[in-house]
Amino acid sequence: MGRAYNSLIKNSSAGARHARRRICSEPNMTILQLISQRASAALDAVGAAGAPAHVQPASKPEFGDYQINGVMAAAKQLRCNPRELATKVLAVLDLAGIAEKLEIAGPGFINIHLDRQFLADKCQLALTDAHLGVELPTRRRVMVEYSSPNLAKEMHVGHLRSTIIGDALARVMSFLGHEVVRANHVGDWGTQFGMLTAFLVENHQDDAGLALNDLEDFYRKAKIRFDESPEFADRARDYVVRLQGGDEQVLQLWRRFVEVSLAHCQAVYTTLGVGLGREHVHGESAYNDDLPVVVEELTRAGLLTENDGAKVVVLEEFRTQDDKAMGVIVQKKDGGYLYTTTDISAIRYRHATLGLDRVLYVVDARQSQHFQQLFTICRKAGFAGDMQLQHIPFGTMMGDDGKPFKTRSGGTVKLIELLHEAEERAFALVSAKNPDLEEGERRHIAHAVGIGAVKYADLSKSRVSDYIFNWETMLSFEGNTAPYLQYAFTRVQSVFRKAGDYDAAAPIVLEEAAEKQLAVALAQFDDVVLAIESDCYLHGLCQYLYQIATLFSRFYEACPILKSEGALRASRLQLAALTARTLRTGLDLLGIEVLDTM
RNA sequence: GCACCCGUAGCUCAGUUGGAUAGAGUGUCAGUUUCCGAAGCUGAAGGUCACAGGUUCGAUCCCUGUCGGGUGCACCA
Repeated sequence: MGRAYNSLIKNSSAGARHARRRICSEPNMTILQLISQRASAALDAVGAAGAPAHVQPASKPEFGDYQINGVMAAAKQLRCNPRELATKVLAVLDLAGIAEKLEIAGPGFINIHLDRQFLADKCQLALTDAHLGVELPTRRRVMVEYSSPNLAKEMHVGHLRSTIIGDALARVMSFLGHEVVRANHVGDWGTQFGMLTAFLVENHQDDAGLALNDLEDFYRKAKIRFDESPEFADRARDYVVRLQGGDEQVLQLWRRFVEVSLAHCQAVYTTLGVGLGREHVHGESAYNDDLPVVVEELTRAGLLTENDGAKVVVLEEFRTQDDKAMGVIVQKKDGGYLYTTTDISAIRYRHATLGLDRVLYVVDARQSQHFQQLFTICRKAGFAGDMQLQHIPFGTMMGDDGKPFKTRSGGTVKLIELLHEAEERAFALVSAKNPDLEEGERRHIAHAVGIGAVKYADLSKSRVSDYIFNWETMLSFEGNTAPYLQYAFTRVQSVFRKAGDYDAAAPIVLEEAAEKQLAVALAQFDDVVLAIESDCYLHGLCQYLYQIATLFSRFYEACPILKSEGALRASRLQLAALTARTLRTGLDLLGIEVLDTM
């Protein structure tokens, strides 16, 4: 029945080849990888083999660009003085061509000031590479399961985070060269659909489209009818049986309902600019025929026991209220199946038929226990093989009052209406700032800004915690927001409109502090994106892009570009060009549009 | 009762397998319009990292306990 709770049923809330050669023997290593490798080698050489180097970007500018923190822990293990060990490490540490200055600081930190030519070369390489210099990891088949609404009702704000986070993850995985399979595991099966199809028959059977124009309203009326009329409730139950039994007449009604509901979803996806279409829909109904097979296979694997007529997988790893092994029911005593059964079937399909290497479930944190149980069962039954299964949890979207986001009257907010409000608010802002633009242009900008703001507000916070939804802060042009980043991008574009022709292959020369600081940040793009591949946290990329925008502004204040001449001007334009490409690429990974003017 | 998550500046949030004087934005105050578009930039003030112990050269981070908030826990999804 989809991944979201159904609050009406349950009463809870729900360059350059030469540059490449000069950098190092292994092309395109990230700075972190490169320094870590060299630092580990140095630790090995001084007798601290295997000690982690603990390399990280410097915590403060006065500490240089990167720092090695692992020496102190190694000294502890070797029972020697950390500063003396640091001196020995420094003597053998080979960062030739990478660092221009190394120093020992504090109790035994090694601070690294990167070499300007090294940085310039890395930026130059990024500028000529389609992937901004990111070395692609081994290609894998990665599924991102996200959005997954319940088709019985319209999408509401509860579906927003999964849809936004999942789509960004799919974009990042795809950028990194993986074969990405997007999956929309919609809730299109179950008892509710008996009620809904029965109600459809009673009402506008001839014009389902009209009746289902407002799905929310339709559902509410059906539920009232179900609760008030025992006769209707019986018919609804009969429809469930007929639906699951393959009765063509009921199936036809069901298909009609699903079609209309999916059309509602598609309107949201289109507005949101999310890469989900009909081809990605693989709902719960698709696994229906396999469910008895799942039960058989579990029996064969010796995992199934019967309890009070229900078929149960008992897991010692999970405890009940009275501290007994917890059972997970896969088949009810009336013969019906549960969503765990469907999920098990989906895992079998994804492993055996799709041959995936990794599956990411972008689903509400509240379902974490369900996924732990699901993964445990599949591992024990051998259904997943080596396929990596990961629940990517996220917190709840809250209103200004810190409680789950609702309308003023306490109802659920339709997602499509929220998105339209974002566009309207952005339109008002753009019209106020720039009234001379034609309305069509302002509408276009408002769409990018409004939707971008909603997405960025979500993505820029750590996904695991709840976050507070606030129109004013997300639509502000100041601070760490989408509009600020979009504006920063248009400013760089504006520089190029005035610059005229310039040498796109000109060498980058880093003299001023502001130039170097910007270059260091630009050279970290690969490390930032690769981190997402493993931890699936997107807020690091947001923070990074904001830093790029800020560093560019400082660079722009400190270093004249257009007023400079010759090689200096060309070099600075190169930095501006890489800034623009980094912002555009990064925002694109987040699913946020950039604009040339706004 | 058991399990998981959370508690950091007035507010919204970062803080990497334990590192240096805990950071950013916003708001407040002050300064700044000689290259793009001030929707910018610079600076200041703002902290008992919920609390109490422990581990150690070093703890916002790890361990134990307490308080406070949230979520989940067998025939819904």
